[in-house]
Amino acid sequence: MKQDPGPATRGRRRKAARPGELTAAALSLFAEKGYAATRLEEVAARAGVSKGTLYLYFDSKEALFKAVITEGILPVMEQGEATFEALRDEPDRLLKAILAGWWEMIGSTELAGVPKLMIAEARNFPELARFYYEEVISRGRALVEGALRLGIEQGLFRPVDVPATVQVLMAPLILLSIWRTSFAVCDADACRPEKYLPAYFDLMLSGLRVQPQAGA
Amino acid sequence: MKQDPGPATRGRRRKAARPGELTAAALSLFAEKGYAATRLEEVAARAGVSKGTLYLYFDSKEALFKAVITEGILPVMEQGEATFEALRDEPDRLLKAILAGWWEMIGSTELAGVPKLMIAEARNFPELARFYYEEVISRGRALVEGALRLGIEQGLFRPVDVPATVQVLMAPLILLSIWRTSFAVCDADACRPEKYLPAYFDLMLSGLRVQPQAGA
DNA sequence: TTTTAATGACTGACTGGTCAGTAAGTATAG
DNA sequence: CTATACTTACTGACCAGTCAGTCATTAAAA
Repeated sequence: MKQDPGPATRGRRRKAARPGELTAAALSLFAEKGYAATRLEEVAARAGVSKGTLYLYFDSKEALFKAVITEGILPVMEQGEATFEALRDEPDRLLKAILAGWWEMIGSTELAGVPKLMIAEARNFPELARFYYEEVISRGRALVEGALRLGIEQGLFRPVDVPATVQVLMAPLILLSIWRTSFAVCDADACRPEKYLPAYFDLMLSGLRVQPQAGA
Repeated sequence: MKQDPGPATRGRRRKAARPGELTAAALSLFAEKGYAATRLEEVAARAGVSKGTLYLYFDSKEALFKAVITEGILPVMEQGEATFEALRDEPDRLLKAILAGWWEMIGSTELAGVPKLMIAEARNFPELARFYYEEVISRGRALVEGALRLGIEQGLFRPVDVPATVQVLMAPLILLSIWRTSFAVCDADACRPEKYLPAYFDLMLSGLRVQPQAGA
């Protein structure tokens, strides 16, 4: 990774763009190797700068880690909440849109590393874990719960245990996204979402709907 | 001071029992802090010995890690395969027995740390990941696939995409087991399996059965 | 010239791995 | 029973390598 062929190779360059480049590099390395096994020199190299530059933007490895977690996901939550408002009168389409949207914006992207990282490091960063739980997990669950409750009220879905069912619904998506960043080499077949996702929606919506008949 | 020279020794001198004590200590620390962040001195201390003793039984940190992974899970696989043979003429009970058995023997125990560890470290130990994939994941999937196929043949289950559905079926169990070792502090409520598991079986079996109505 | 982005050699703390030494136990002799 | 020589599970101080974090220096930009 050399500097792009801009006019200046040193000195003031791209102060505004640096933090994002660094967090992107850090995310992919943290997701691949884990937090402790990732060297900051490697993060900096992947972002095209030196280690010292990294410390101009982040106070410590832990601060970089927190930035990776919070910056990547929070914008997505807001879009999810907008989707909710747009489709609240068609709960089954809404539910599918939320779940598919999560897959498209997080699960199938580099951001899939964020849930993997939080699971691996929650015990090492309890304060960050609590923040993530409240600002991401709880808000995400509230969206799915809302869709589920609307669907039950309208008689589309069976009257299931809503909070527990929300977790069951999300689990296959989350695990697939993690799986792809871990076992893709061994298990290329299972990591093809074009086969997995239809089977997922089919099984879940069949289990949820009052009427057994449903199209994909 | 004379001590009983019987086979059940006390205090020092427990060559036979040490490896298991060390792998148990290592599993709980690896699962809590991650592989790289776990210090061997702490593993040894938790097992009640010194660091030097650890090296009498394992050649390196990596060798200890491999022992943790392989020793814990392989015995469980064999029991699962025995269950399969015992119930092959009642596919719906068989499926539930396999999934519930996984939960009881792995998901709800300390061994839940093993899948968490393999997911976190697969990219750092590709050779071990391949072994795990072939000896644990593939064999486990084969069991669930077998139960699913038997049920479809007998007309109990809908004709779903079997390999993809197997993954969807396993995912909520695996993710819950991992969740409990990561977010239990933040999310005590979601980690209560007595609420989660019934909702899981209800949703999955409702989605799978040909007839929509069924008791848990 | 002054300011500021960027560098990379350096350091200090930490940890995987080693090994000379300790002591509990055993065997044999006297 | 005592003494002596031997075995071995175990210890912990130590070494060598690694890496997060620092800072004097450099060079482009203003």
